[in-house]
Amino acid sequence: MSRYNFRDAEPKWQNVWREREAFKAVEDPDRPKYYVLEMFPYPSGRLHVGHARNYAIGDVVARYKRARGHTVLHPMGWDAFGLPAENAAIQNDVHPREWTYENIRVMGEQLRTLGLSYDWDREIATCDPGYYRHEQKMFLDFLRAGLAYRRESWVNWDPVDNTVLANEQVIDGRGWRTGATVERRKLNQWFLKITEFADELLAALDGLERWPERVRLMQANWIGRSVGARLRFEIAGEAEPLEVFTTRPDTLFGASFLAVAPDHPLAERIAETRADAAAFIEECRKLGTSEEVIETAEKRGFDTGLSARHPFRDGVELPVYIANFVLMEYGTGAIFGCPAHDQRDLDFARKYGLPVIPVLWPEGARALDDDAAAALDAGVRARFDADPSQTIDGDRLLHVSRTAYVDTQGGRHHYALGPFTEATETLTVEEAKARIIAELERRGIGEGAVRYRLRDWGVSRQRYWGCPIPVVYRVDDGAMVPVPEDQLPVTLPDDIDWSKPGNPLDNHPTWKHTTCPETGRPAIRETDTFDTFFESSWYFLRFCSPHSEQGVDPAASRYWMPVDQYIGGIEHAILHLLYSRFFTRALKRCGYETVDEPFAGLMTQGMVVHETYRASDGGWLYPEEIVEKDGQWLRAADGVPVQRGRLEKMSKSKKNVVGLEHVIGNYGADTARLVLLSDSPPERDLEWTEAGLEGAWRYVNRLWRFVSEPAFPLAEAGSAQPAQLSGAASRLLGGLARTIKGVGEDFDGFRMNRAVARIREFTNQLAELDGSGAGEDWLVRHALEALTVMIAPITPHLAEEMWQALGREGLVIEQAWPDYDPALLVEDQITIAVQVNGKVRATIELPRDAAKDVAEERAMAEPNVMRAVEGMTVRKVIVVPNRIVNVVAA
RNA sequence: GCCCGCUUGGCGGAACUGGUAGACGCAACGGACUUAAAAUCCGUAGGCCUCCGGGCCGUGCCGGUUCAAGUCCGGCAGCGGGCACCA
Repeated sequence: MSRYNFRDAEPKWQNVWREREAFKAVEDPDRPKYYVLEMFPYPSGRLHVGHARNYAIGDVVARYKRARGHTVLHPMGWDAFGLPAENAAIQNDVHPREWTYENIRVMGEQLRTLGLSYDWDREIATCDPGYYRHEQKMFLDFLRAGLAYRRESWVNWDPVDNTVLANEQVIDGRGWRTGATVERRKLNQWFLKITEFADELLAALDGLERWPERVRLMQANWIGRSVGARLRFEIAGEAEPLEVFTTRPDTLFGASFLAVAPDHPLAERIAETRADAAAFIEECRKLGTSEEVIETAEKRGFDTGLSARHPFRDGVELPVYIANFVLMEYGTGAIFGCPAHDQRDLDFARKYGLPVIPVLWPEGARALDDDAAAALDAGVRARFDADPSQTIDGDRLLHVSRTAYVDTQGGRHHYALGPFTEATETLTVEEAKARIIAELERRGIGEGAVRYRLRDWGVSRQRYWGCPIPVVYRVDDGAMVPVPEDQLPVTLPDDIDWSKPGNPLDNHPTWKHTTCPETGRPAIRETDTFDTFFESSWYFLRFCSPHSEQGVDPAASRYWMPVDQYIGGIEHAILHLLYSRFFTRALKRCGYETVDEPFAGLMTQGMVVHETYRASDGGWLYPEEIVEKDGQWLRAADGVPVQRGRLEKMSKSKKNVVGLEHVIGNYGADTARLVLLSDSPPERDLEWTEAGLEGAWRYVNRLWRFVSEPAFPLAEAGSAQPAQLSGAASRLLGGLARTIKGVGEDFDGFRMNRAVARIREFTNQLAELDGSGAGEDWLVRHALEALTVMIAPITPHLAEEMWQALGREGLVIEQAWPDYDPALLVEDQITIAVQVNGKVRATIELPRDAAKDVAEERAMAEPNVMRAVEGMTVRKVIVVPNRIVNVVAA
């Protein structure tokens, strides 16, 4: 029995495809275009099966769309700037460029062995000056259009290394290399005005119908448009009132304190004269810059001793705190706290002994015997039983008063808003907000306001391995001067001394010293580089015309954009996708030929996870170092038992990676692709196991045997359907039609696992034929040819080999998707279930679309149904044609 | 802490707009072939009970809507993704 020889077949067909330029993207007016894009990788070293899953999914789409008659653009490139290259430079004394290009070479070779249908002529690497010179020009355009500006902003600072740290380099508040306590520092940095597009980016989410709902939701929440109010509190002894922003003006009557951010001007002014305030602010600055750290830290405040007058409650004074959880970037950097209706405020109030004043509770909560109370869900009601006016249980805020409940329910509430409500009146949250805002406006101390959570995009990075920011600063007057376009690109110097801490460009002896392009007088280059999200925000435009003199070639962009299907990890749901959406719009405003929305369709695939293994000394072990013996996991080298850990995302640090070369070397690319596509639905996580690989390998061989050693001789290639078909053969012809239809729908809907299951199911049926019936030799040939074309997007090399073995001319990749006669889809006999009171008691066979009374009669005649209803009265019989019969009896 | 998901046999998963839960596969078990093994082929298979007709239970947990709930609604738990300088 011959086994499928992938070692010869895979390189052979890869060569054939390359020689024929089979995947060259061509602008063809006669065919619909289709642009498939997988998120390009960071060249980190080697590809693992996690990468491969992303590309395999995209390749199925690309090959399927090609078979469906589209002209396809399917490119690949490298997101080549980034921090790991610098880390490698520091640790291994290798230049980031060398390290990066070596990784690109290795990973590119690995990619080629997967047989992916890329147009390799369009390969780009973002660290190539030929790429980034265009983004330097884009930046100059943004500058001209007022979409880029400079201001001071906070960074994580390592005081020992004198360097800026990325959030991921801050571990428990300490620098990852030095262990020093991280501080916050203010630096002058470049920003892009993404906030100017906040409304547009939010509104356009509705039109992104082929995006997952959850990604749209996450983006909407990230933009975080909230309608609330700005209001000004008078502070005793202060000339200026303190302005706060709130999304919940309806809780103003429950206010019991005010708090400002540690970097709020008021806080900074107090710190000038009070050492304890300064010390508190200093403490806050040691927290670092990430929102996660700030929000999970213990809520702490510093009582400034100032007090603010409550605008509506006479004689009520609110203490003013400096608090570590108030963010200067959001709203006005100052808040009022209403502990009764916000958990964080409640925590703070309990800690500092501040009053907790409930001002709203749901309708019905006051009179629990009412019918209204019955409408409350049971969980809420139970909590209100004790005291209807209570909204707080010790230190825990009852969920009924949380924003989420109030807003999603849209329900009515009792409010205690002093003179503005009657005790018996109920209001929605929106009505109560409007009432308070009207009163603020009437008194001239506040007004309705819209705020966004979204902040402008800080693009400056104090690093070497990134795209230089093309501006200089004149030495004599400090003026910022853009580098003229004809002097682009500003390139990176090669000779870098990695032994010195800090920004290598800043440390370089000569690079930053230049002259002002306007005056010719001495100037200093900007030594920061761009955030690497900058490169990935427009690469999809560059792929349309990677060799064009213009960064974005108008004709090519017009033809190919938008990306019809974008595929990548859910971890990019917010930042990369939002930045790209913004960038495309910003470019358009600057006159570039782009669409509004770069990605018409988005699919977010799950991660590939694998077990982790740890030796007794705590060190991680690679899967290939492990053997299983009698249910025990042992280190292969010495037979010492190891600890099996949980499934985790494949990562180098935990060593739970499975390298591609291992898989492809032992089983071939097609088997690997089959595993990656068939074991889990693409959007879910996939557990990589050796057993899964074995199963896929068996199926690859099974398919191969079908054509190389058929159970009986097949009809001649190209022979016509015989007039006579055996019963089995004609049933299978119907099965094939349903398979073709189903697989197509599955591919369209990214259900690759379901498509494979369908194909396998059909193969199982096909294998039952023994060739004795009329026309079966023709049917099997016909079915195998169709199967070959259908499986080709998943296992393309195998499909070519099968096509050839079936004696067909040409290549599978040139074949159109198989056709079928729609009349074959319908089945004449249908099996439906008969239930008694919702429990299945029998199944009956009925002709399709049988009349209801026929179905009922047949159902009632079933012995098991008769037994089940014995002694009961049949109340009603529900018949859903072609679906179910349910007998309701009591 | 905040935002967003996910949870179905021993395992991965299937189940269209609520209508026979467990398709397809992995692992397992029994059998055929073989000197033997591998490979291959055939068969069994959610759990419990059974007088072998069938019955009861079952989609993370609690509650609700419905003739009917894995699917819809409310609550809870566990696990995961993101949180703006990882990419």
